[in-house]
Amino acid sequence: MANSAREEAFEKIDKLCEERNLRLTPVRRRVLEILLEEGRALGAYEVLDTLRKDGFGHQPPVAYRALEFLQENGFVHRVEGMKGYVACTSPSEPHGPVLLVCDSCNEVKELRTPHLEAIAGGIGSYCSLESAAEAGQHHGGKQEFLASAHAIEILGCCKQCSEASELSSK
Amino acid sequence: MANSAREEAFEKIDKLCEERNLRLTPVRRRVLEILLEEGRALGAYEVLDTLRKDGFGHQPPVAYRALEFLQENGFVHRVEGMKGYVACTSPSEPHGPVLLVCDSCNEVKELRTPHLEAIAGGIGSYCSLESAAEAGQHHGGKQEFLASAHAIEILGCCKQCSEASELSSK
DNA sequence: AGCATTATGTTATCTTATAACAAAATCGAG
DNA sequence: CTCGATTTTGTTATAAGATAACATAATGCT
Repeated sequence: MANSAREEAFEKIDKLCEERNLRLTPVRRRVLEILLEEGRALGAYEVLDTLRKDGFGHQPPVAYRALEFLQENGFVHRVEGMKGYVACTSPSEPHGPVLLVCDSCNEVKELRTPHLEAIAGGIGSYCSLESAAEAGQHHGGKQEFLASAHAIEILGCCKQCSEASELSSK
Repeated sequence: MANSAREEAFEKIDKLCEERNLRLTPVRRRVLEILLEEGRALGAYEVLDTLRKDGFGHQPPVAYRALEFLQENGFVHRVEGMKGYVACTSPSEPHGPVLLVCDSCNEVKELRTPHLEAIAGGIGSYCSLESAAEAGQHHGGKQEFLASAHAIEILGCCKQCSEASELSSK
């Protein structure tokens, strides 16, 4: 991730933690830092390897707990499709992410534009509100569903990787 | 899953396999059947347990391979959020699903309405085409992304479970 | 200072998934 | 039909991801 964006996100999170009385302890801070530095999805055990080098505890729960804390507070997202974790670049409230995941380099971009927020919100409200009946019609009965969270992951190929593979095939 | 819907899906898949020269072998057929009967996400090892009872091989690869075949052909979807697998109720081409997953009973509904297909498609095209630049603006540079697949999972609570929890709290 | 709460560290174990290879079934050409 | 190639199934073994349970340390509050 670009240095500026990383530092910006870090400052924002620092401030948010203070506001909300969250304890961004050394391990948690370091895990966040690791993910921000990478800008791609890392497995919990990859995070753990780095923690070990920094003298933190190096058993799985150490990493998983820090990741859990960061996730719960919307600073880190789980990337289900790669069993990984990625830093959120526009942290505010805990939120369901819309992630663009590159198959080839694992880089993850999070989309948070008004346009896409609306799409994601649209799906959520669609499920719980006025159009629930329409969904139900496809499954043999009127059906309601109360959405509480979402995970939207778009798999594909980022620009760098597309260009790299074009070059190598020439 | 309702009996009728299950049989309907089964017939459709049978026909699709014939058309496409796919071999819906006994294990594969049985795995599909198991998932259709349940109508909720099952873990690979749950599927395996059932296979064992039916005299099929009972080592993990047996289940994983059948699931892989069914997934590749769009008959089964992976539910990332629960590390599970669910039968597709409207199988046709392989497709990215839009799933409503109930936190409490694990039931999964797949949405396939024109409305939602458009939303999903919209995200896909948004990523790869005209609006890519807009997404890039949020990450410090012009950025394209070629979408090839998506996984959209909405977590929440289905009607039955909402009603059940209302009753028990009274 | 002392108690309650929260966070960290460790051991052990569980669940999910895959690699590698042998045996069997199926397919197609002759 | 029959033989060789291909695909599928079965098995062993192990990798990779995640969590339960409990001891210790740090922190926050009164």
